[in-house]
Amino acid sequence: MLDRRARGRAKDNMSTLQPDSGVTLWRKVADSIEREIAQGGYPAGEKLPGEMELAESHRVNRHTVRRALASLAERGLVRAERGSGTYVETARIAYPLRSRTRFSEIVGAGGHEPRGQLLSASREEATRELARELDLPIGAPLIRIDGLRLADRAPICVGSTWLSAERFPDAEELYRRFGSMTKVLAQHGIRDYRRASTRITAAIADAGDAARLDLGIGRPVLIVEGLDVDGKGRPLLALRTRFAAERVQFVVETE
Amino acid sequence: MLDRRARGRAKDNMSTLQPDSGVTLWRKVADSIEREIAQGGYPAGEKLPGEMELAESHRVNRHTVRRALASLAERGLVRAERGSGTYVETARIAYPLRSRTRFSEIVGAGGHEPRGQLLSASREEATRELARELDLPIGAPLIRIDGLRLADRAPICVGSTWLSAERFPDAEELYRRFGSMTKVLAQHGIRDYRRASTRITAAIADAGDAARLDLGIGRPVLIVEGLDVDGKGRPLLALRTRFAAERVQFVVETE
DNA sequence: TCAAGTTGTCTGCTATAATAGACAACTTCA
DNA sequence: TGAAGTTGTCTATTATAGCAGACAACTTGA
Repeated sequence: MLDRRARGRAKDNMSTLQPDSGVTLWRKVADSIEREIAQGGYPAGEKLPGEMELAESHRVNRHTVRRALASLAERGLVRAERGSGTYVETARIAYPLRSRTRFSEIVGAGGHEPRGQLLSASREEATRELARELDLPIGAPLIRIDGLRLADRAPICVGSTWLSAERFPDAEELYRRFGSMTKVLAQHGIRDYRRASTRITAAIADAGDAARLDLGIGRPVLIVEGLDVDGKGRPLLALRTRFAAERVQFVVETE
Repeated sequence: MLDRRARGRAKDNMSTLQPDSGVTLWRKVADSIEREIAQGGYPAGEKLPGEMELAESHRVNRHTVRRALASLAERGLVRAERGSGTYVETARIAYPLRSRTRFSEIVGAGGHEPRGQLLSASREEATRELARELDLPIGAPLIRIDGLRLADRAPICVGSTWLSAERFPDAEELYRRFGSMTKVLAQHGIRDYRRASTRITAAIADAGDAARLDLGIGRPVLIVEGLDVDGKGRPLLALRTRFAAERVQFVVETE
């Protein structure tokens, strides 16, 4: 009895594993991988080593690794993509939609580290739809700011924000300096603004989304169209944001 | 995938056991029994239900129960006796033998609850051996006190103590009142006494030992012969104590 | 478009886990 | 002394765990 186990494992994690503990091999492998994920060994959203590689490093058969990964996938910790690899599934961040929605607060409250990144800024003319939302004439000058937001180094959403170029001519400069739309508005004496409306839909990630959100093409994105207004209800800015659907979960509290 | 699991087991793992957790059945049973022991479900030193009974209550085959018990026995938690049953093995209490040996201190230091119980008291005449130990003439009047000591409700030792009836005429009364030999001596102004010698041997439990120590007949007992003396080296009391060998382990510190 | 690398699925094979039954060896108790 | 109940041991069978190899289906990047 027990002779089979004495064969393999030379470098493995022999340390804590008793020869016969009544725990299946695939379970030990699954626990090992889960621990590495929890300790940050594999970045969230990133690809795990291939099944063959995991089999070698854990000194087990590939099928045993597959069973371990299957149990992890069943629990939502990883996601396997045929032909591509197996990826760490970041737990979806609960993203409440309220009148006051601040990305950094939401992400930070979930125990994640928020980060923002300015992608680009440009001047545009108001389309009919943006003009209607912002209560401006069609073709009015706008400043468009594109930014990427991350939580724990995993991209969460990429979005565009439009403001009136006449009212906030220095928006780009301010955003570049402070990295926060809240502070851009504060520089203009606006300390109280709220989300007036939020509309949600979904789409399939195109190449641009896939690149910026680190998604596979064909995976879903959540599209949010929002309008922020000041204390008197006057429109301040409009935004279109695309979220990696597999990383967030919107929470709408109805009253 | 995973449909295979849905097939078998209908009556099986009803309670807390998940359908497939990567833990063998015998291990689950072993953990279950260990938990019951730890929670005091089975008294220390007492008999477990029979293997057939355990198999029925856990809804597994008897051989699965046997494997579970084997793993527990290997760890020293239980002890199987052929034809009799399987018993809870109380971890042996480390019992250091020093010049100051107090049962309550030793047992308490090990995290156990010490208890003493007076069995009987009587008057005897000093045998030649006792007379020599206590430095009294042969036939001198002695008081004999028999007591039982327990740790966590498990009997540890049963012993006899002899004192001079002339020097300590009220020993029985005092011991009955205080339940401690230390306090009996203190009532006579003796606050400093120590163990002069300790001799250890072993024997097989007779019917009397078995009854009082809750042992099976034929199991080993440790026999301790000790002599306590006062600060000036004069003999105070002699004792003969029989320990349940399977519950204690003497520790002798040589210097 | 193609080659390399990935996951998914299939067929075997062997070892172990678990079940089932029977009987021996032993203890306990009447 | 004998019956009942216990643990120990044996054989046999089935289901699962794990190993091995092959190939399909798919993705990625050159």
